[in-house]
Amino acid sequence: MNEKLLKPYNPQETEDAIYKKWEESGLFNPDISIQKGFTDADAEPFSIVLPPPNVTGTLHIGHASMLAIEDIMVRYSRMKGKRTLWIPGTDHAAIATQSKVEKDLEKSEGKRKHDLGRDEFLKRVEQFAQNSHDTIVSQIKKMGSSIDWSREAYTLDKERNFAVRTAFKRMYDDKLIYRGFKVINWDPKGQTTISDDEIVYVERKAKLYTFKYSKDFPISISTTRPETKVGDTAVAVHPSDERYKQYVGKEYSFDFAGEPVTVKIVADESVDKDFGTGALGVTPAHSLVDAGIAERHNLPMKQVISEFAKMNVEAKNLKGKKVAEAREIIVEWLRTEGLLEDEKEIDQNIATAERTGGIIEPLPKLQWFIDVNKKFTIPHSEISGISSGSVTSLKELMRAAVADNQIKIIPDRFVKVYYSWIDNLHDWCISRQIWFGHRIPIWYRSTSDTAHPEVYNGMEAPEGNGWTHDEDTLDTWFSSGLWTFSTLGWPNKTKDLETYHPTTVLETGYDIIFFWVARMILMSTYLLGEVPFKTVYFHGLVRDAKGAKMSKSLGNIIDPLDMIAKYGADAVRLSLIIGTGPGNDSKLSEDKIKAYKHFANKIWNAARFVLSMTENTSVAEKPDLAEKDAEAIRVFQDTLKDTSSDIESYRFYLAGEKLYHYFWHTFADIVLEESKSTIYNGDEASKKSAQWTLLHILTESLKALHPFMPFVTEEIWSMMPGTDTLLMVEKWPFDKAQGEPS
RNA sequence: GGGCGAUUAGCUCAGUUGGUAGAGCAAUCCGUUUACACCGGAAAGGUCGCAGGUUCGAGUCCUGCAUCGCCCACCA
Repeated sequence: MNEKLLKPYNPQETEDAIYKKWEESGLFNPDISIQKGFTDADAEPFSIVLPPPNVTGTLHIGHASMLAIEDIMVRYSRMKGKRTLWIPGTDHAAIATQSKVEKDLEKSEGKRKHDLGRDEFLKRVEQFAQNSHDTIVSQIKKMGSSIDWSREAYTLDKERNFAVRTAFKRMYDDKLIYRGFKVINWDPKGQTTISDDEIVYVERKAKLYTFKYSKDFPISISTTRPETKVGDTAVAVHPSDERYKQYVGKEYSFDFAGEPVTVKIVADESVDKDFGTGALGVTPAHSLVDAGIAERHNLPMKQVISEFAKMNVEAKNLKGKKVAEAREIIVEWLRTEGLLEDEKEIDQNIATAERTGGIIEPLPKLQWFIDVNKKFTIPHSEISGISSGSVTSLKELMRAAVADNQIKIIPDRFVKVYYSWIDNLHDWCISRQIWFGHRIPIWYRSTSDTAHPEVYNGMEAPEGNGWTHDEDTLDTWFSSGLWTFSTLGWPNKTKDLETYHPTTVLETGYDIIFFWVARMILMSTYLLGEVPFKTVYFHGLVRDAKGAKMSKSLGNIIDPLDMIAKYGADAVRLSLIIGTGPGNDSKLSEDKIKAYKHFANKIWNAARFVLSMTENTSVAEKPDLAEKDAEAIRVFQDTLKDTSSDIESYRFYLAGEKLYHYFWHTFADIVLEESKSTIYNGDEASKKSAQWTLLHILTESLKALHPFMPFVTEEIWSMMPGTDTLLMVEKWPFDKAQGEPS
């Protein structure tokens, strides 16, 4: 017997060596697996992309959980003989990464990005991204992920940039991408636009002021932002509101805190008669709602707040003041003028930027958008409900893709969430005023009409002089939206693309259903005419033992690397799987991880015992079995049958628990204990039967446990008699088609 | 305002199509004779949030309510 087995299991001495063995075998790559004869060349494909971690730092326990779940699916599929491909990669995460580097730069050198200039700053970001990337890769390996490194991708590498430019051009040519002067979400802190989905609402106390613009003005209005009122161009009332009917259509001009203001009274259905005074001061430039009213009534738009969240007006007392200061000044002015009628404290949802925390300042800007409602002709479609050559829209495509279970979502309650998002979906603002990211493939050249320069879109810069490249970059989710097929070589018609797309399953957190999952569906259905994946499996958040979100400030972070160092990756994996259903948050404590370390050791010890008791036994030579042993095997087979169907139905938490329970409390505590007396005292035939049974169940258990605990099972496998190949490419021990263990 | 989820043993959670409640951890007791103390055995622990209803039978289905949590929404 191997001497290593005589000591307790030591994951630290084992795991790196095992991973190296796997990598060197090349068998994470399905092409090599076929070459070496472990996979049939025409076997059913199974493919999955790794949700690319952001290169903003290191992996957290949530990533570890994701890797564990995905690796279980991947290893199971591989053992089932499928052409199994798992593609790794990282995400440049434009805003997140850039703002991280900006912070570091400010902290360490006291510099801003403009002190360095675009090129120099980008070099710094890329250096940072490279370091993060290297850390992330080593962490993914530590978890035991059987992922094909030969196909690794990055959302900002050359191939993906080519895909991005191709996608942009297709959409531009179809007029789905357009440039428009619209009220957008401006993040004054990050100095960029952001999309609706990047807004986080924070509840705060705010003061609701009720006042009149001037003594002669007939209607009182309420607002929490008096400073924006210098930009009002209308007051909107409900058409059926008898109180104000007589004023509709009239126009009033007055001086408001030193600024000349003209408002028109308009009637609009969207106004709530019962809120406040039932009259709404319309500020078209600084509110998305008001911009809508302004559009309906053809009202002028007056920008009064700058990109730095400062007042941009002529009035001397306000000009250049921060919005908060301007608010005070105006409230004070209203008070002295006797115009303020009421102020009361209310709860308000304030919009902040997800990445920088800056308070969103809606303002009008010329930006690039994707039109989600515009009709176009789709040349090719395999989406049911959308035929090739038909006229459709991106919204319709996104809806159709999830209808009829073409994309199955687990748990299915997220289907509703997805649809309601689509129902409320506005055009997607895709341009960002940051430096790190895919540069927008648009060039401008001035013409005699200064307001309308010549615009060019192409794969490369246009010929001729005088062209300037658009300064902006694309929303990071534009490139991640292409991920399922840009990683497979698209827009080239590669064999990978043909074989592995649509991908079999997408496994990711429910928190990025809109950001990422929906955008992948948009891009894939539009560009390929097919769904990006057949199944979406949403995992939940990993919380601490008390159910609190893990965060640096709370100091309750469980670092997966620390845990792996302490308890081994197998234990970490199992602790993240068991008790964790799809779509539900789970709680993790160090005790739980410890418990599964004990399990790894239990397997180890059971293997030692079985091997020491069965030295002349071969699984290939099955003796006549005693009834007791036959029954033990039947029980084991039932377990395999159950766990197989659990895995196929994405119930990994059940499969893991059943295997754990079977191995420990049935195999080790009962089968193995009872075999002792037979082997020590029984007759030759019953001894042989018991020995064979032990070795058989151990052998098959290692296979079944392998997707969950790849390291310890592979290590024991290497010590089993007559095994010269890797456990990771052994056949899964239960075959549904035959209805019995294979 | 709309939607969703959770509520089962002290803690964490199972309970897949309705058939007399389960596991792990913790706590209690016993045990170290030849795989493992990172162990084994035993016992203990729940009116399955509340109130109705459907059913021969409900933790499981329906209705209402409560508490906690999450998501969405342009109520100024």
